[in-house]
Formats: sequence, structure tokens, C-alpha cells
Amino acid sequence: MVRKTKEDAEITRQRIIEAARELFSQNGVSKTSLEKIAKHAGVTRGAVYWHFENKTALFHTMREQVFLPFIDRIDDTLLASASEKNPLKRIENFLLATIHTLNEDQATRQTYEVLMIKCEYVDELADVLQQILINCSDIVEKIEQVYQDAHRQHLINPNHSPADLAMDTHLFFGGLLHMWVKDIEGKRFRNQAVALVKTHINLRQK
Amino acid sequence: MVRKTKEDAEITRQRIIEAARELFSQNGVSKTSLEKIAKHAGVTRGAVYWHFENKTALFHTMREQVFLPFIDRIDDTLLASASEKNPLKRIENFLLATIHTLNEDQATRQTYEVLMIKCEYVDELADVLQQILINCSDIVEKIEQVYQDAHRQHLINPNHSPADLAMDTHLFFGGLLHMWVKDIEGKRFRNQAVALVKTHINLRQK
DNA sequence: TTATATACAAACATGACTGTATGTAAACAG
DNA sequence: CTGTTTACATACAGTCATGTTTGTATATAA
Repeated sequence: MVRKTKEDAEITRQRIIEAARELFSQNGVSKTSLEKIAKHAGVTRGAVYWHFENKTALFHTMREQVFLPFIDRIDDTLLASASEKNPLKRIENFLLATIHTLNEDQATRQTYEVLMIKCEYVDELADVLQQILINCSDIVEKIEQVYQDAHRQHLINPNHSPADLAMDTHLFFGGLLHMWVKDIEGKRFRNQAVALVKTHINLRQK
Repeated sequence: MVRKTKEDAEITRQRIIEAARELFSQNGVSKTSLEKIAKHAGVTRGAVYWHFENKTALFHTMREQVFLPFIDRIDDTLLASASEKNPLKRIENFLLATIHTLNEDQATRQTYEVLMIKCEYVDELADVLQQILINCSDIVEKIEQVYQDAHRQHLINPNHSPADLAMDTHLFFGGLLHMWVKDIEGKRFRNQAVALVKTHINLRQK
């Protein structure tokens, strides 16, 4: 039994990605060989090299599987004024939704772990950093729009510019995510992440 | 010429550490072999193994060379009320001093880079994360003390607890440092890091 | 029905890195 | 002045990862 149907092949491909994600998050990207990934996925390196050019390509695919859907969902929670009228609440909900996904979805959690503390951004991965920076800029812009809403509705201190608030919130949340991921035992940050977000938003209120 | 005096040996040791730091920050920890480090330091692997047990030990030494002095200096800028009376200014100065060191001192800059985006926290390095978390807790505590000062002096909104403000500031700064390091071209964050710090502190003022 | 492309497994070739063991000349202690 | 230790350089052994090539059974298209 060698040749599989297209559906079977797709399943194999997914298995390889999952295996890579798990092993990356357990042992780091560099210390995870394609041999180990293949074995963990129940195939040989032949299969891995068939579906992916090399380990770097696998890494990119793993990242995209979590981040492309994430980017798509941003507008829903952040900019959808239909569901939540209060702009500050919308920002809060956006941040809380991310925390919630991290708590509930193992794939997302593992991927964040790999991206933040279990890979080295050099050579082929160096340009991922630029991608991340661009993504961040986009998010900051969107948060700024929501703060402008809040400004117009006189919900926040008029002395503070929406741009400054947005950047400050973004940096806060970046820091929080990093601490969340680093706090593997979960006793210092993970269990109080929600409270920290609410506090941060509360600091904006007049 | 083989045997060196103690001073010569210490110079060799320092050269090896410097070489490691530079190569780590260029190519990442995993892709930097002890052979390359030795060559870059003008010695052979024999010298490296004489001075350090292995690459992990070298990594720890590199980290400590930057962080032990950093921890020592914290109290000077942050808690020394003699030099700066205004608590909010003291926090601002502390953050700005760190940015300043990053801008001026190449060793610090490279070490931060390695620690944040060019190493993988697995196996022997996993417990470095715990060290980092403990350090962070200490810093948050100290910042909280300063915010308490500010609270007593009625410099900040009395509704905000010093503990919340301290944690928020710490997370903000963690996020800022990460973006600072990732922004290698320096056009998105590095050049406006100082302004971002000042804005953050301004947000606290009544 | 058959030719071809697919989806892998298996084998091959190569190189790099680590750790250790050994050699050695000079510094240093007595 | 001599024995010992120091501060390395050199040589050796073993493991492991990568990329490529080849083999092959079968799905699929024509």
C-alpha cells in the first residue's frame, strides 16, 4: 500500500504538520529532525520531502495555519460595532478572545510557543520577523481606529491621542503574550491574564 | 608559545565570550558551532572546552555578563529618590536608561537579541525562562513601590492601584523591548522607543 | 485498458558537530 | 633548578541530520 488517494495524501500532510508542531514545541525547531517528525507522523522522511521542500517550509506552513485565520478574525471582534457598541469593550473583547484561543486551542498554543521561545530567527527565518512587524502595524492601526471611536464618544481622556493609546495597548499585549507563553507552569501569568487585560482597559476609562 | 599567564588566559576567555556573542547574534545559538566560535576568537576548540564545559555554559556566561550588572543597576535609577524626586520620572528614567544602554552598548544589544529571537528555550535552556520570570517579578515589585510613592504624592489617579500600574508598565516595556529587538532595520520602533516610553508614563499622569 | 503521474519508502552519499583523549611548551610553586 | 600544573592545540571516535536518488505500487486520466 503505497499510492494514496488525494484525500489520504492530504491527511498525511496534515499529520506531518501536526507532528512538526508538537515536536517543535517540545524540543525546539533546530533539535527536531525531519526523521523524528516523520516517525511521529507515522511516515518516513520520503513523505515529508514529498509534501514540503524542507524544514523551513514546514515551519512556514505551521505558522500560516494559525495566523492566517487569526488575521481574518481580527475584524470580526475588533471592528464589528454591530455586536458590541462600546469601543473600549471591543478592544477588550479582542484581547480576551486571543487569550481564550490560547487557552482552548492546543495548536494555537503550541504555535505561539514555537514562534516566541522555540525557534531562532536567522537565515531563512529572519524575514518572518518582518512579516510579524507588518502584521503588528496593521493591528495597531485597527486598534487606533477603535480608540478614535472611543474618543468621539467621549469615553476616554481627551488628552490622550488614539494613536498613542493604540501603540501602548499593543505593546502591553505583546508583553502579556510573551509572559503568558513563558509562564509554562501557569502560576504567574496565565491564570491572571484576563484580569490584566481588564485592568489595562480600565486604565483608559475616564 | 602555548602556556599563557593568568592574565593572558583571562583575555582568551573574554575573547571566546565575545566571539560567541557575536556569532550567536549573527547566526543563532544552534547554528553556531564551537569550532566557529573558536576560530572567530583566534583559538581552537581546545581552548573553548578548557574555559567552558560546553555551549550551554558559554551561553549562560554571556547572559550573566549583561544581566548581573543590569540587576545591580536597577536600584540606582529606580529606587534612588535622592537623584530624582518625582517617582513617575524615576520609572521613566529607568526605562529610558535601558533603551539607552541598548542603543549604546553593542554587547548588551547583541545579548538581548540572542535571548529574545536567536535561541530556543528547550532542554538545558528551559530553566532560563524561570530565571527570567523571577527577575521580572522582582522588577515589577520594585516598580510597584515607586508607583506607591507616586500614589502617596497624589501624582496619579487614585483609582488605579500601584500593583496594577506596575504590572501594566512592565508588560508594556516587555512588549516594547521585543519590538525594539525585532525591528532590526530600526525604522519602526527603535527610533521612536523613547517617545513611546514618555507617552506611556504620560498616560499615568492625572 | 493502459500509460502516466502520484505518494510515498528505502537506500545512498556527504558533512558537520560534539566530546574526549592525548600531546606539549611554558608558567609557576617550592 | 626542577616537578607540577596550566592553557591550550591536535587528533580521534562516534553520532546524527540533510538532501538526493532510486524503487514501486497504485490512483487516475485518457
